[in-house]
Formats: sequence, structure tokens, C-alpha cells
Amino acid sequence: MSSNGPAEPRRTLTLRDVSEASGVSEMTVSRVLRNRGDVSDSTRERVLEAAKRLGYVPNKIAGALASQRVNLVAVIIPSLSNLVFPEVLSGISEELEESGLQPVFGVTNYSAEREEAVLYEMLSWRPTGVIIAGLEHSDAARAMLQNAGIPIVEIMDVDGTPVDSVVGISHKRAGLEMARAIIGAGYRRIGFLGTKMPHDHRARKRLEGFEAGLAEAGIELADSEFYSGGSALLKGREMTEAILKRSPDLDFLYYSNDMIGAGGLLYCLDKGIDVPGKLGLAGFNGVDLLDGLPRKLATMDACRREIGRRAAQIISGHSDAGLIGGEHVELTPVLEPGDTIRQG
Amino acid sequence: MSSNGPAEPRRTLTLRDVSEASGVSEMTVSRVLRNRGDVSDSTRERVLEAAKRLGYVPNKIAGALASQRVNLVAVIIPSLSNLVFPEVLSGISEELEESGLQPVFGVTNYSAEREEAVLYEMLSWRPTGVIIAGLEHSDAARAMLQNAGIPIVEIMDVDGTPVDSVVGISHKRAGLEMARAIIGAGYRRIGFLGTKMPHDHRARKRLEGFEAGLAEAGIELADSEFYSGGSALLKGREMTEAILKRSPDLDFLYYSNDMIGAGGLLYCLDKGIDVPGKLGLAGFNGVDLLDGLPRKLATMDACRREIGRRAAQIISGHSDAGLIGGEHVELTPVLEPGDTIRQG
DNA sequence: CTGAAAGCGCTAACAA
DNA sequence: TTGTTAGCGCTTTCAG
Repeated sequence: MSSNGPAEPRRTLTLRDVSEASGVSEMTVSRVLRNRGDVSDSTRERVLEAAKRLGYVPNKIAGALASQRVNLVAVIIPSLSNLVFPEVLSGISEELEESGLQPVFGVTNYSAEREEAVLYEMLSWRPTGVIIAGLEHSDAARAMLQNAGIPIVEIMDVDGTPVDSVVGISHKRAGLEMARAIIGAGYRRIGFLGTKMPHDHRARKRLEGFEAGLAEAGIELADSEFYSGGSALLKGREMTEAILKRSPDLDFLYYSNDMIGAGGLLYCLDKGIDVPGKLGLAGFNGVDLLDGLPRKLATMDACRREIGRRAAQIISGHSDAGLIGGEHVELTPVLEPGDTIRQG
Repeated sequence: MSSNGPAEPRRTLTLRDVSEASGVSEMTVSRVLRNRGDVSDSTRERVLEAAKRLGYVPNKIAGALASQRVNLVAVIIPSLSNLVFPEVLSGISEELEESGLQPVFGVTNYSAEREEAVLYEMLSWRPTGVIIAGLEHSDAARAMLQNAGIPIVEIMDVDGTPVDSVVGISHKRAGLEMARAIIGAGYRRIGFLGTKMPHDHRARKRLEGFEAGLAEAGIELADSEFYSGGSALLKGREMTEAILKRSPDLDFLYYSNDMIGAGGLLYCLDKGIDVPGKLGLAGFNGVDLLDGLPRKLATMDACRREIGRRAAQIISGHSDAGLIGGEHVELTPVLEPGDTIRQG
């Protein structure tokens, strides 16, 4: 053994360590490490060399406290298993990368209570901005957002009153337009299949818009079926079987998402049901999974990646300007009729 | 308008504000807000009331700097669009929730350079621990992990040398056992279909193990096909068509993930190919999507959620004890033969 | 049970 | 181009 004294508890390195190792003041070290102000090349090199040799990692906590600046963007979403949100996150990541901001994710599991807790936790890190899914929040959560004094972007949905900025689509309109397209194609006995989640406001709004669209033609929903949990593809199968057994005269099934829609499509193909002749099908989201199915399910793209991108742009734009925004971006989902709606 | 002076720039609230509003010292306010030490009920109530009324949100940056304690766990993964990682994240979230720790996610896009940058960024927030996918890191990244002085858990893979703790499965073994099962079922002309990503080390290890397993029986891979990007389900279809056109005599296809495997399965069913009689199929991961397919694809569960959970447990365990671990947890994936491998 | 003093590691502002 | 001086808002420690 070499002459190690009594186990020196290893401190984590500070600016001072780099300062001593390089013979330059802490302030100058700090400047070099942040590419700030003019520093002579020789000094810069010495500092960089020392920092690297020691393995110094700056302490952003101290930095943030001193400078009152944090390069974090809080991103709050209901779920990761939904497939929808990972895409939004990718859009956000992509866009923020360029601006030097860092997304920090929090998950609420569709619970308002949990959302409040996550939001509180994240705001206490004083992020540069907040991106949060949906327009429905508890009063306390809304108050926190309002008082945070930073740009807030509510995403996914524009049907409601945002706290600050909003980027999304109108799910009511999405439902409405789907109903019109279905009726335009001549279908009349229409069923709805969707999730039971009491807090999935967007699915609820799509259904509301859909029923409004049917009402325009004097039609009511003929039957419906709800689920929660489990493999969505399998649920789609099972629900389709159930609803067709109960209401064999249905001529269209509208699914609240593409996964259960895909399950329904596979079921119909299995059973040799004539799609779209005798039975039409449509989903929602535009997940690229659909491209690989034997037949292409009708759907409506929810513009997920684009939503993420635009939201991130709003934050990074304001983080430069220091302003709070109130931007309102409504994206327009386009009906992709695929092969499961009769063509006029 | 009321007598608003010249636009008071709204400061964010501090402990001092709550202290003044409640007539209690900052120190006592701090105690109440952290449920620390003995505080009389009446004082506690006054403080809580004032904090709530003002809408005070504590500043964790200052708190962390003063206490040298951060309740953040850095989680670094290659991708969010993979479906695999969201499940791991769910496992982590679930487990950390109980311990008061907060996961913070970073995404590397399978790039070692990006991983280094993300890691540096996250370590600069002095997290309580790090959970990072894979055992392959740049020298610099490995050095940072080693010097961080906090628990590090490398996940997904155990084939290699961890920096500290590791939780995962052996992908080599997974490939090996799949090969044995396939050969045991009597297949001999075997093709491999997978991703081309040069940095997906785990897919590579599975292939290596697979080839080793074939070699035991004196067999070589008859053909292979690689892809990158796009809808995995669709790619699975296309690749399957391509490889079967090129090598019509193949009697088994091993896919590097379930999504492309599912695409292949759908293709075979479309074409009326006798599965598993004339052609066997297998994937990898055990995604629950498979439950909804017309036939169940053979696969091997990668224990994703469990991996997340165990990794989180290691971090929260050590965050209490303040120790650094070196735990080694190897989970065992189980072959799920489904309907696409001939049964003896 | 409550308060006062000191300082966490860094950066803004100013001085040299 | 470089250094010095004060804090950032909180918690630790110790004293009442």
C-alpha cells in the first residue's frame, strides 16, 4: 500500500480547486468555463487543462442561485405508456437542444392531485418555462402557474382557456369532422369505442364533438363500449367483438385511439367482415404503427411532434426576450381516410 | 384603476416574505415547511396559512445549496420512441415516488457524444444517483460516473463491466437460448432481421449470442437483413418480403425486436405462409402489443419494468445509507414460445 | 420551542 | 484582461 493517510473523504471539486490548480482567480476560471468575457488564450488553456485534469464538474445549483438563471424547462405529461407523449417529448427535446435548454419531465398518471404535486416540485427548481399537457388543472395548480412569472405553454388541446400560451388541436373539432366524414360516406348506425379514464379530457372532447357531428344529421350514437388498462390492441379486438355481438347492425366503429382501432381492424379481417363495405372503421392519432397493418386504418393525425416543437419554440423564444407570451397556436389535424372508410 | 404605483416588477416570494407575513422568524418558517423539529401547533398553523395565502413556492436551488442535498435522480436513456424505455421509466417512477426522489430524464439518441453531454449536464445538478442505460460509455463519461461519488446503476445489460451497480439481463444469453430453442424445434435454415443502428450494443450482443447458439449445432446464419428508421411494423413487413424473396428456403426468422417481428408475422399471414409449420418466427422484448395479434409471436420478455424498479430501489436504498453500492442484479428473461415456433 | 449568525459554490458588478 | 467584494435564498449550527 502507498502512504495513504486515514481515508480522506473525497469532497466534490469546486471552482477554488481549479483556481488553485491553475493559478488563476476563481472569477477567471468561472469566465473560461462559461465562455464569458475576454480571457487571454494562454489563461484559457491553463484553466481548461486544469479543469479537465481534475475532472471538475461545475455546480449548477450554486450557479443558478447566484445568477438567478436556470436552463431547465419543466415538461408535465399524463403518461409515458401512451405512445402519444413520447412523440411530443421528442419534438420538445429536438427543439430545445439548439437553445441550450434542458427538458425535465414529470408524469402525472392522469391524476389532478399528482399533477399538482409534480408541478409544485418542478416550480421549486425555478425553471425557465413550463410545458404542461391539457387545459384542465386544479385551482391550486392554475394559481401556481399564474404566479410563477415564467412562460407557460399548455399543449395538446385548445378547447378551453389557457393560463398563458397554448399549442394544440381542437379535439371537439376533430370529433366533429370525423362524424361529418363518416356520415358523408353514407354510414348511419355508428358505434363508439374508447377509454373509460375519467380524466382523459381530450378523449371526452372528441366524443362530444363527434356526437355533435352526428346530431347535425339527426343521428345518435347507436352503441358504445369502454375499457381501461391492458394491451390496447387486444382490448380493441375484445371490445369490437363485444359491441358487434350486442349490436350486429352497426355499420361504423369510431375508436378513441389508433391502437384499439388497429385491434378492431385485425379482428374484422380475421372474421372476414367486409371493411369498409359493410363496416367502416376509424381511429385517432396517426401513429405510424398503422402503416404496417394489412389495411390502413382511417385516422386523424394529432400533430404530436409538431406540438412539442412549437411549444418548445415559444419557451426558448421568451427565454431570450424575458417576456411572457400568451401565444395561441391551433394546429389542424387532417383526416387520413386510409382503406377503412367507403369512398364516395 | 386603483393606486398602483409604477409597475412593481413582481419578485418571486422568499422565506422572508412568509416570515414577515406570519410574524415568525425565517428559521421557524423553514422548519414548518420541512416538517422539521418541534414547532408549536399555533405557530405551525400561522406559517402554513401565510405560505398558502401568498402562494409561496420554496426555492429548492437555495435549499439544495445550503443543505448539500438534492432529491433528484438522473435517468439517462437512448431513446423514447423505442417503447422499451418508457416502460423502464414507468418502473423507475413508480418506485421513486415512495422515497421522495424525483427522476429527471435525459435522452442520448444512441450517441456516445450526446450521452457524455447529457451526463455532464445532469451531474452538474448534483443528483442523488444516476441510472443509465448500457455498459458502453466513452472514457470521459465513465470517468465522470466514477468520480461523481454517488450511486450509479447501469441498466438493461449485464454483459460487461459496470462502474458501480448493474441491473439487467444478459442479451448474449437471450440470443443463445433463442437459438437453442429454435434448433431444438427442428429449424435449420435461419435468418436474422434487425436494426442497423451501430450503437445498439444490446441488439448486437443478442445477435452474437444467437450465432454462438447456432454454432453449437454447427449451423451458420443463412441470411440477414437490416434497417433503420421508419415504422417498425412496416419495416418488418418489407424486410420479411425482401429476405424471403432472396432466400426462399429459410425456415426461421429471428427478429431483433417484437415490432418488426409483428410486421413479419402479419406479412406471413397475408401471404398464407404456413406459420410455424413451414416458417417459424420469433422476436424479442415481450411487448404487450403481441397479445392483440391474430397469432402470438414467440418472444422473450426483457423484464423492462422490473429493471426500472430494481434500479430505483438501489438508488433509494443508498440515498438513505449514503453508501455506494456495487450491486449486481441479473434478471432472467423467459422464452414465451407463443404460436410461431413448432412444438415438439 | 425559537432565533441569530455563518456560509453552501457560484456569478454580477465594479475596480484595477 | 484580471481580481475583489457582495450577495443569491436557504439550512446548519449553536445559543437562548
